[in-house]
Amino acid sequence: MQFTSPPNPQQFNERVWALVRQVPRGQVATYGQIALMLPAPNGVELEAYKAYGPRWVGGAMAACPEDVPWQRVINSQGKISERPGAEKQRHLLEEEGIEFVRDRVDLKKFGWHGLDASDEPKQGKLF
DNA sequence: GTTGTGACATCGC
DNA sequence: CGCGATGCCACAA
Repeated sequence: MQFTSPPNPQQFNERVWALVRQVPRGQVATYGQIALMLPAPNGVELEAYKAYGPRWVGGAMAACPEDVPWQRVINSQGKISERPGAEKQRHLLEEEGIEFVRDRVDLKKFGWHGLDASDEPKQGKLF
């Protein structure tokens, strides 16, 4: 990535990618969510990480491999950035079962809670 | 050394 | 609820 990077950008990126790979089909995660889920790198202040974490995630997405469904990573507003091909990715998400309302996704329904919450969504305990 | 910007977040209207 | 404006940290010009 061109702008700011953590002490170990590659390692951080791999972590982000690993998390993104864990995102189940039909669910989406936000940059901030992923940033909060990941621990702050050594030597990085928590405040700084909170402020810049999401952008680091974005930077990781910029260089994410093909096997990483970066499309499932969107901003906290539940929308996709204006990066080239966003429309195409939106279509892919729609095929995954994610509903788009006015270019916006219902994070309440499709928001990914993370692995620590529950690997698989249990019936009745969706939230 | 100052200014601008970034695959974001949050507050305000 | 949706959209606009501001702030966050670090780095390039």
